[in-house]
Amino acid sequence: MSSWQRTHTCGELRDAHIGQAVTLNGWVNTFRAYPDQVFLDLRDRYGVTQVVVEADRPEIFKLAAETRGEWVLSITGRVRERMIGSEKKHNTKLATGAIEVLAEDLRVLNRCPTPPFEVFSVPQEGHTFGEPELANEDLRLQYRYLDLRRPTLQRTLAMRHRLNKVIRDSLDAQGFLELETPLLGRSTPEGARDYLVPSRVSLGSWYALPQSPQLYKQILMVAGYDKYFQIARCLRDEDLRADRQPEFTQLDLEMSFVEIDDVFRVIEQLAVDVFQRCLGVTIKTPLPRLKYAEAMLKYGSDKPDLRYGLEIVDVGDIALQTEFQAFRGTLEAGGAVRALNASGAADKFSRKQIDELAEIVKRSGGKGCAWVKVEAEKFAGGIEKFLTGNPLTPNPSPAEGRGGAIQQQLRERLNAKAGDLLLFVADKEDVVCQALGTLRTHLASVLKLYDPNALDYKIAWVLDFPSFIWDDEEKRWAANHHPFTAPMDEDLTKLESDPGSVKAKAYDLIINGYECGGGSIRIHNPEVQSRLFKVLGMSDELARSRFGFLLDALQFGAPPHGGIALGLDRWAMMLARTSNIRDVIAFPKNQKARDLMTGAPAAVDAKQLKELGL
RNA sequence: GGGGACGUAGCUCAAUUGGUUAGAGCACCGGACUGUCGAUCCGGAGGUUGCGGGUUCGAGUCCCGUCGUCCUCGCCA
Repeated sequence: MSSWQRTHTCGELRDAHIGQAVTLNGWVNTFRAYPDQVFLDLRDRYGVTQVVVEADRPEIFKLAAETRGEWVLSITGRVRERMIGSEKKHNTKLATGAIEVLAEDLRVLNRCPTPPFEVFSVPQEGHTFGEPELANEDLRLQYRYLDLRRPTLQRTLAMRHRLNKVIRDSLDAQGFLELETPLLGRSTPEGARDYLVPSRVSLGSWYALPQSPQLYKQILMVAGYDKYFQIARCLRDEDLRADRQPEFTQLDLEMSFVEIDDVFRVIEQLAVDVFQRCLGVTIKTPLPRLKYAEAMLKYGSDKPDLRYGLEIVDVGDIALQTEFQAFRGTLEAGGAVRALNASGAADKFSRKQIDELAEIVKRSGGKGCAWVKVEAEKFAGGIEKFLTGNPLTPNPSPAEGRGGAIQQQLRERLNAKAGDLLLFVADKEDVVCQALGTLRTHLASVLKLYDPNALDYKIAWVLDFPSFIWDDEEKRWAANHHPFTAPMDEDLTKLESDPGSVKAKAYDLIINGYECGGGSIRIHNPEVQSRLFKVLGMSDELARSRFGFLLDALQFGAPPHGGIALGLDRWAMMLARTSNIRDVIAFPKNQKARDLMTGAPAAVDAKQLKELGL
């Protein structure tokens, strides 16, 4: 008797194999039973192959007729062309559609009960696979091994493998060493909440799982490993989002004797390699650079989606000429009035939909959203009646009538034409940014300003971040990035006198509206580090108690160094074109950080707790 | 911790204003069928409408609570 083990995969056989004896292993994708023959589509991660079992082999025909979806089979038989008489009957929707395997032996390697949801894949045009309607995600997470059989998820995880491989190849070629750092480490008080692990041999003491290998990698620089990287698991006990998991993977990277441009060159080469070798997409370098302040002004976000324009425009100077108190009052109180031109949207949005836009603004902390429709000769609706001249200033263009000049200025500033919808938000500047930024992404999605399925990637650097942000609750300056981020050289003199104006040598990498990486040049000078801690309201003693081991290391000949961490789950999301991080992780946790398959986190034995002194 | 959406057959969904016996497609079971290919056709079985309470002559539908899932704000140096 021949072996049950496969000679070929289910995606492999072509007309060149016709006449060969083969063995296939796989899962029953679909089956079609006739009185005299049974067709079984056998699936593995390479594809689907049709198997025919005919009634003249009664011993296997009976088995084949019993077979159901997701049973695991071994089929031995002969490859033949799909024919009826002398007529070709190829299935052009299937990569293996020119052939089928006529079964001579069939072994059931394992049976399967009716699955809780449908797993099978459906061939579609272009020899790819479609899928049945997806079941609820929590059900799919509970039976993750079934969900993972879906070709889409199998392709995504294969893409993720490729991403890791390209990263290792590219960084190896660029002279980097892949080094590992501990999972059991020391809790450092700033940043996210730690996941804690109790120590059995030191009762009452705790390890913390790493939020990132940040401190270790800086110490590796002190130790002379001048080009380091690691594909590192990071853990943060914070509330989750569609693009956040409690444990996630970063490409962690650090270099010595570098400035910003050196880090950028390495990552740009890496981005080129990743997109070329994972998707065949060519990324042009150097990548565009966007100043933080410019990003906030034009896009209302520090991670703008650059696949579309729809830029925010400041209209404060024009708004000041109106009689509209909502505008004038805000401006006189030091706020801002800015606008978006939703081009061509005037007829697309009902009054109700415009009200929904105002709701979005309110959710972002704004008071609301003013709007006006642009017609050929004039504005209409919304705040049109308020866009008249201020009686205290002479009308610069009497011929156009009161308001004509203001409307003309807005037309020019916003590049408006008939059919456009203008949206205004007046508020404190940070609220205006937040509200219009949210509105911008919403409008782009509704107005279909980009194709979410296209191989369209807009990658850019954001830099010139402020070093500090004022923490209003704690009444102190807080580190915007982390407290080891170097300030810009020219701002060092302002560290104590004007912390709010100090810019950091920090940078983010953004792809299509997602923050996909962030890093900085670090402080390597103990004196600067000490001054920075003081700005943060941290005494030398306090800093020493928290980060003493790093400060010690920096004393012993630390080279200038800097690096970056890339969020690989988000990179995988970009490559797979999904907005759900759980789609790119084999065994993800749900929004409450639970693993619905294993049931973690779960209670443990009292004995275990006792051993740990808990 | 706050806001929002959802929860009906194994799965995806429907069920008019609160009104008869809660329906459909897929899956499942049985039958028919000589080449199907997400086969087709015929038939069958399948329901504590998440759970608990309330209002009502009457609740899938309304109210309160609770559990679960997702999205989001806070949070994530």
